[in-house]
Amino acid sequence: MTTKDDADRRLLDAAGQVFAAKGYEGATVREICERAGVNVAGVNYYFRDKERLYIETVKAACRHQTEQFPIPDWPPGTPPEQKLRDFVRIFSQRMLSENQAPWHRQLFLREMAQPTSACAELVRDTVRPTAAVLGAILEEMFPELPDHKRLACAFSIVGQCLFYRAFQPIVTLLVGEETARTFNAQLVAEHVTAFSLAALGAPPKSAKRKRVSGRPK
Amino acid sequence: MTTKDDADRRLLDAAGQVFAAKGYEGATVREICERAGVNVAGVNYYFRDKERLYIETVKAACRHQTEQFPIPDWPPGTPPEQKLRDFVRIFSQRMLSENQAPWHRQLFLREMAQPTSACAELVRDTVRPTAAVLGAILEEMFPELPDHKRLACAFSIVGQCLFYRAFQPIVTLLVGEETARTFNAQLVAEHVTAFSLAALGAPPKSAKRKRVSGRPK
DNA sequence: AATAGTATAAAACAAATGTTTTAAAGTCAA
DNA sequence: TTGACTTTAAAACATTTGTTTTATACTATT
Repeated sequence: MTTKDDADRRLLDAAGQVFAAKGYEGATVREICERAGVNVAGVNYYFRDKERLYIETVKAACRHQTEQFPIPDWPPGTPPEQKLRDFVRIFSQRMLSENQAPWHRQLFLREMAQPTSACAELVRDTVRPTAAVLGAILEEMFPELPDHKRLACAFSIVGQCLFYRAFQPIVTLLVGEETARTFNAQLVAEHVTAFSLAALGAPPKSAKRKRVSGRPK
Repeated sequence: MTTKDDADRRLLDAAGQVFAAKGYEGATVREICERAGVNVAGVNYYFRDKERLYIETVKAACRHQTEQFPIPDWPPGTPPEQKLRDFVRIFSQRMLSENQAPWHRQLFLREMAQPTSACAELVRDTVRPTAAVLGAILEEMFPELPDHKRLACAFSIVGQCLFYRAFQPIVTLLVGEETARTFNAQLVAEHVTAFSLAALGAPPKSAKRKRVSGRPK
């Protein structure tokens, strides 16, 4: 119960960095231990094996991410548009905010795109609650919309935010590092909110709604 | 110059499957060769080493993907909304169409999210030309819009399409396999087109355009 | 048929990997 | 201090890895 030098923590932190950078297979326990300043046997002593260490790392990353940007408890009567605005901002912050160690997001993303044994817990503890919040907002806004359409709209909203995180390397290669950096949490949140609210503004209640005809150049 | 049993091709195909499923580090040349029915030395004989085989696999996957769903040569005078509709449909097909081996997309995606040495060529040969097409369409639609806003809109459009591919495992875990399967290329294309055209319909020429207020339930 | 070049096969190699073992050092209560 | 316990250190282990070597079969040209 003493403070102990927590080789424990150092290991978890080093593992997060290495796993995020190189993936599960690419990371070696030797590199992790070296970075943590711990003997190779440390991984098997504190955690049971490499896989257990990985799972704990992913869970810690997600916990840290959601705790840093919690979803607010809106007072009753808050207009759903305001809630949506808040949601997009928080979600963008979780994806793009700079003031946290970058490996948290990388690890989260890696697990989302290429699920491993840690994914089920991640969905249960993090993804599903977040999805429920967005679902409730959209249901409040469009109670008559069929479920699958509301679902598609939810995916469109989070898809926009996730894009900048998931494909940040491509964005950087495509538009250059300088321009890519301008797509920070705030700008993305503002754009996604405006874009999505505009899309939802003409309520897509009927499936075959005639789309806006473009103005000739 | 004879037909030869192309262990060459079999190797490339097997490598695609294994690399897509397990990633570069996770894949072993032994499993690849076994699946291809080729001796272990085959990888180093036909390709120089594992890395070269991987790069060739990624390039083949991208080539196959873009060739199967090429972007049409629109006749002059085609309205840009029509072009956008076509673009979203083709892009969705590239991401989600079922009638191609799934490993092409997985490999492409893997490279996008976690770039390796093959990424630069991928961006040059595939991503950049595709991005240029979308950029031209949006420029035709909104010539007065500032570049960075147009860029954000382009990212919003492809971001929606990419979401379903990149996070398909999460979508499946979240809404169940049955519902997840309904988000096929056609449905996604229709939704993304409608969503995006609606978003762009009220032309966001001025940054602070007042948004449509949601109708109270 | 002889031969040169190509393709496949089996075995071997050196390096790296996750894990375990063994031992030493430290910690703290009795 | 003794003794039980936890933590760190070093070495060793058994596999697995990508790659190379060596040898054998095949193919087509002379």
